[in-house]
Amino acid sequence: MKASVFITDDHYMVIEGIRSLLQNEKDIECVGHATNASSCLAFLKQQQPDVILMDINLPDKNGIDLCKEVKEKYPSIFVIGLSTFNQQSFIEKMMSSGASGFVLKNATQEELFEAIVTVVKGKTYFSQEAATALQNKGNAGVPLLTRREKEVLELIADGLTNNEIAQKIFVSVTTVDTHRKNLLAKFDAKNIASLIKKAMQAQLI
Amino acid sequence: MKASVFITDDHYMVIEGIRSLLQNEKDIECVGHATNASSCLAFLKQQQPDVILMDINLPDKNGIDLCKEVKEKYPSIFVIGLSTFNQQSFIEKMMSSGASGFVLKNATQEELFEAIVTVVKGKTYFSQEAATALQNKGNAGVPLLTRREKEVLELIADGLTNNEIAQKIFVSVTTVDTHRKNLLAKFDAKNIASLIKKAMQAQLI
DNA sequence: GGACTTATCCTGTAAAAACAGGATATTTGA
DNA sequence: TCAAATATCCTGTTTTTACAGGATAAGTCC
Repeated sequence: MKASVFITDDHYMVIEGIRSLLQNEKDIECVGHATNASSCLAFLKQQQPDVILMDINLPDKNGIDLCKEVKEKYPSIFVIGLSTFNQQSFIEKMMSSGASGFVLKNATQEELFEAIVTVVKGKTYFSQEAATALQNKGNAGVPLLTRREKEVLELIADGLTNNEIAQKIFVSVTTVDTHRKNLLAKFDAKNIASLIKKAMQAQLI
Repeated sequence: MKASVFITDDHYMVIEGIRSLLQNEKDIECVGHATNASSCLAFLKQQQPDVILMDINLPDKNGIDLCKEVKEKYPSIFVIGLSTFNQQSFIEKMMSSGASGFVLKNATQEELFEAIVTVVKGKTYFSQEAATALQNKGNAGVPLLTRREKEVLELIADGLTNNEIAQKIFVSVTTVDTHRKNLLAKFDAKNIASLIKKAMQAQLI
């Protein structure tokens, strides 16, 4: 039985590349593609493929949220995450949103094929580099921030002083200072400059 | 006469996508591809295509430097920049390195074809979105930094204080402070937090 | 040669952040 | 339900930055 595959990626060249890579595989059939989340969801109302190859960066919604939504509405569809970056934070989020696999965009034809046939069997697949990224967890574990800390972090990055932040979110300056203190500790950052750098590298801003 | 095209991009899917998009064009022929700068240069020693489609992000060297090198050694080759991001700083740097055009990865088949036939005539081509990005110069012009300023900027981002930076680069603290002052002014940043954010967004760190 | 840019250095004041070392109320989860 | 996590608030001191307003030497470009 042929596995039907739907592609969601905002880059036309990538869609075309995947189609081209898969067209010689007799067990796989591309049934369509979308360049954004909403047209992906629109397609699913009409027809449900076996597998969706889903980019993490989409213009209207990020792949993680879209993946969650798809799995809620159509639990039988297998989602494979697709990304340029092999950041373990992305991969983890995608997997915890219900994805069945993860493939980097520099994957080979074999890896892509392998990923699809693996997930339709109900198994999990990681491309070579995604797997190693997951193993290197220890080195750069992205800290878990509370809602408030994230809010403060963003305001700091926007250039607001503690005083301004305090006024904006209706708390005392000392509270803001405590959040700031905790952020520095969580990121193991010496000061705000390195905090912002690390937070941006972790895609938290 | 057929235009020969060489593709340099670190993502196999993108290479395959471009090949697929161009294979029906009878005036264009893909003569090869490379996933990094060094194998691109190695190919050029053997054979010179009319056009190189060149990604800005390569594993061993950035596309801007590679473009410069290619144009120095083979001035007759036309280079078209290729990128996911339509940041005018990238586009400008690529063009000043001798590129003849710029195309975003979400370009359509028509745009890509148009780009190639335009540059082989010696003209310049910008894809729709790249052109608008260039026009929106006013809003977020990435400032030009001197070598020293860039050095100081990176040390600030690494969390060093003025004092530590001064010791590291063998200048007075006041000098570092002046550089810092100039960086804040150039980026129109209120403080270091927003400076680092803006600098990272401009890919300067 | 002269204008411009760059890198260097200076003094001083005010503001902000870093750091130490707390406390209390409210959620949240096992 | 009870411990842990979270969010809130406090007083200080020390360090670091921000801001103002300069100057000089060396290199670069026309």
